[in-house]
Amino acid sequence: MKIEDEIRQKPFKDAYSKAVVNLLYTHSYLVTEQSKIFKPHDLSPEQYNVLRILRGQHPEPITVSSIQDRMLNKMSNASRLVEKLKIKKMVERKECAMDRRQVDITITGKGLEILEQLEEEVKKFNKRILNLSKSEVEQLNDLLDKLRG
Amino acid sequence: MKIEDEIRQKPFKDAYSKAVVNLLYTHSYLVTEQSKIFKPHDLSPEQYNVLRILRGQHPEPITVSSIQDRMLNKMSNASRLVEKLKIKKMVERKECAMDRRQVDITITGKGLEILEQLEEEVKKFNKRILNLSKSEVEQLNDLLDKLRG
DNA sequence: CCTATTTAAATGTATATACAATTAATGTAT
DNA sequence: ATACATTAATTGTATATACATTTAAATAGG
Repeated sequence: MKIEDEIRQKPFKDAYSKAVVNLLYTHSYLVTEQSKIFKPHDLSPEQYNVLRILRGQHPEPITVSSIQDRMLNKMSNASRLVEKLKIKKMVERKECAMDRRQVDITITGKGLEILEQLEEEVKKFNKRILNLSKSEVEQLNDLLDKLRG
Repeated sequence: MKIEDEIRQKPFKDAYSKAVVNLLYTHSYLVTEQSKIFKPHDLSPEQYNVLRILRGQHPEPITVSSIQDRMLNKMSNASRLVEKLKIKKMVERKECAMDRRQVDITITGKGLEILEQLEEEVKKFNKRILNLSKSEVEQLNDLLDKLRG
């Protein structure tokens, strides 16, 4: 459905302004749906993302600031997200011997297990939630990659 | 830049999963930049959006639940956002005579003035922030409208 | 008319985002 | 070696998001 109808607004004069609103609105749609998959596993979307970052390095650890760098939301707070995951025993924290300011984070067996359980479900979800053909999705990816400059 | 490089991740196997991550990441990029315009006016992006909804009705009032309906983030809390705007004297609240459960919200002169001041700036921002040609932006809008099904 | 249900808004609580400030460790320059 | 700047992580605070609960008013049915 056209964004103007969904938010009951008069047509945009300007395609750029429409695109900004469209991106914000589509994001909300996505995250709302996404949360439904993660909630039964007691994970937020960004917590899931941190686990995936950690799995990408496993069995090597990664520092808090490296996690921050790779997070989807750069302004999010890796330190506190890691703390939440630690409480749930999905990650381990260890002081880095080389540089005692740094903290090495590793995903635990439990963390890997939960990612494993979610793998197929998330993949199906991502396909279902985007009502586009394969070539349209590829087009969208190209546009988004270009958009950010 | 390709999303894989920006978040230092190995290439996605699946275009749909890449698109979901790409949308989340692009949203973060947008909102981070957007906040910089609104901050000097003591507004958050969603508060700005509520003001625009109110201007769309002005001089007619609109109820809190109608605002909620039209908000970009459906799960946000219109009641509390309106309260914040009221403290800043950008909106007025009046009990609805027809139905005392409802509350009529109207944008004030001050609210309109601030929107007026932001108008050109936001329009320029929206164009600058999206590094795409006009036809690419239109393509993006079509894909996003279709994506939500 | 009275009770039950529905609806509108507000409130409570947990998590996340945004950004400033702090603390502790490391690096650098004189 | 000491002082100063930089870096990594944590902590503080305000706002926003997500969702459940509460309160009060309106509506529907007997």
